[in-house]
Amino acid sequence: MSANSRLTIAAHALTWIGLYQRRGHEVATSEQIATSVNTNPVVIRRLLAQLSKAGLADSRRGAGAGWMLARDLSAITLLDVYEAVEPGPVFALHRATPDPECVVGRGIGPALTAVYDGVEAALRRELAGATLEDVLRDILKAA
Amino acid sequence: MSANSRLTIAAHALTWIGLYQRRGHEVATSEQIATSVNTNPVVIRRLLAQLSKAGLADSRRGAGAGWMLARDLSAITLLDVYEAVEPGPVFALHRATPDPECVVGRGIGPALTAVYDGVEAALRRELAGATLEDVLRDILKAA
DNA sequence: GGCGTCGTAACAAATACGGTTACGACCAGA
DNA sequence: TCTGGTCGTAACCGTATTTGTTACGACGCC
Repeated sequence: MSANSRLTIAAHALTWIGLYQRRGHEVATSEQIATSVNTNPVVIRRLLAQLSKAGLADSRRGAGAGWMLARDLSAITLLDVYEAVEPGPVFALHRATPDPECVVGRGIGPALTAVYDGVEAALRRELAGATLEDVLRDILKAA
Repeated sequence: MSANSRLTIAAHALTWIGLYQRRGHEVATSEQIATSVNTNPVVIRRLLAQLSKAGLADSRRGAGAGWMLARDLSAITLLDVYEAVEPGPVFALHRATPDPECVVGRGIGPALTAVYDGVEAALRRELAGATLEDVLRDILKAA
């Protein structure tokens, strides 16, 4: 699978902001977050821009600028983050449409779509069951 | 998501072989299957080679060569096919290891892994619930 | 007005995926 | 024994995706 790390990085960034704010700070800069994630600040800004569109984060510009949560960590599930940063489905159908002269070629798409829809639903249920608050609790417990 | 179509193509190929055999033929060639899938025979041979290693299909060489199922369609689940053709997990962790000086950087990996494991388990349960026999039944019902 | 940060475009490197060509291995049948 | 059809696999290409990087204008507090 061509698995990417966007969900991981986005969850990391939001959790980091949440903890930082709980420690009394107003906003977090993309540079600070990038240091914890160990990547480039632009990567963080790109992801946070998507999370901002989804209503999970907000930014402040000008001097003393940075990022803050739009909702509390307990009100953000991993499903919210997933939907904000992952556009497509988990499984793809055929790249080129199969032979329409063939029974299997005609019917396999709809048949698999039914199963794939169930898979996506199950995946979403799992992700919806974990909030970033849960994730942060896990982190602090292990520390 | 960088979703690929290997599960779809592999399920298509096996289902096609199954139906072909039920119609009285001994073996199916990669060329016949490729026609139904609308791709190159080598793509089919590559996938069937993996399915053969996983014990789902068998090949016969020489003249009158081709492919046959190693088990009945009713004894092959989509999970079997998935495990045969998809090596990696659905979600990836960080590409570069996060800052070990940071609480979040240290703990986010294990915390997310726990959730991701649950997601993979749910995904597998769903795929295990559908056999290729089910898929073929769907196809023939819709035809 | 200056400084620090966001927002975003542009580009590069690495990887993944699917398609294609090529060719030796293999084996039933003539 | 030869022949023809198919497998098995390597090699390569084009495209797309992902991530990292540089660059620069926009913005707003001091």
